Amino acid sequence: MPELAELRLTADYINQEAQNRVFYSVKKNPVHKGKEVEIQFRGFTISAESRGKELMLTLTQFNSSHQVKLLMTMGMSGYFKWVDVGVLSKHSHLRFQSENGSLDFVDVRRFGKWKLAEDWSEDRGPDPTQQFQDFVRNIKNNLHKKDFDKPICEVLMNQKWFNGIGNYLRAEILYRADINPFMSAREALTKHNSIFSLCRTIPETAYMLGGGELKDWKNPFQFDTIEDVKLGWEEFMKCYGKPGMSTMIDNNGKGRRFWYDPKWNYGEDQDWCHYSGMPSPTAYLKQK
DNA sequence: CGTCCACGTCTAC
DNA sequence: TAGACCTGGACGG
Repeated sequence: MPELAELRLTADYINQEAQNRVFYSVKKNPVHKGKEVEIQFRGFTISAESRGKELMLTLTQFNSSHQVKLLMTMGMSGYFKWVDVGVLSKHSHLRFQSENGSLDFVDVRRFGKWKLAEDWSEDRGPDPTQQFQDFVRNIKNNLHKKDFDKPICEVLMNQKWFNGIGNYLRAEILYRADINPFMSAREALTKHNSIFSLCRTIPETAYMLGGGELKDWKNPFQFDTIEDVKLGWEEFMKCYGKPGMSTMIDNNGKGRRFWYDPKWNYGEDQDWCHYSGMPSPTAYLKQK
């Protein structure tokens, strides 16, 4: 899915399109198993904010302070798109209707979710770009926990500590950090402060470049995307999906393909990466 | 035609 | 820690 950068761009896009518009209803596509969004008022404005891989929509009754908050995730393929009256896109699953058109949540694979919620999910950490100090504190105060026994390549996808980091961002962060990605997260985060700053700067860069030119995600500002930006993205992606890089299936959930610098395959039967038990790709795979 | 793969969680054994 | 949840594009026979 969209990762941190794409979620921030989605929030920006919603704020831009919803500005100076009044909406009157929310319609759910019947094919989607999610809950209906019942709004007890007609005539509302929409604003959006992202935090890691979550998106908070605030629907405010027009000329009132009455609000409803909708907490969303985008799954693997979710994005927002403004569509003119009468246009119905196949994979639109939530439609925020106004007189002149609608703001649609489009999600081919339907992994995206929504629910009414007053606040961000408790089991997800602060945003590494927008709440950097909190993000660092949250990890440093908890480094003693068992989660951090695991290799840094795996822990970087744990949304409790690295909210917003997904499969391409972890690859790009660890590639730049230039550390053995199979060492324990505790050791990596203790010895290599650069990981913290990379967790801010890499997603920030991806955000400034307009997000991933990846299969399922549409850049909301696609009409502003110029050739320079595409070239910029090509320069930015140094590891994920690149020829010559190594991959392995990790231990996250169903198993995700981890992209890393092949230099870390060297000497994998030795103990030089200092992580007891999981010093190398081979040892890591044996652990499974 | 079929199998594999994709920017992510969830939950059931 | 496997599946489950989904669609569709790429590629093989």
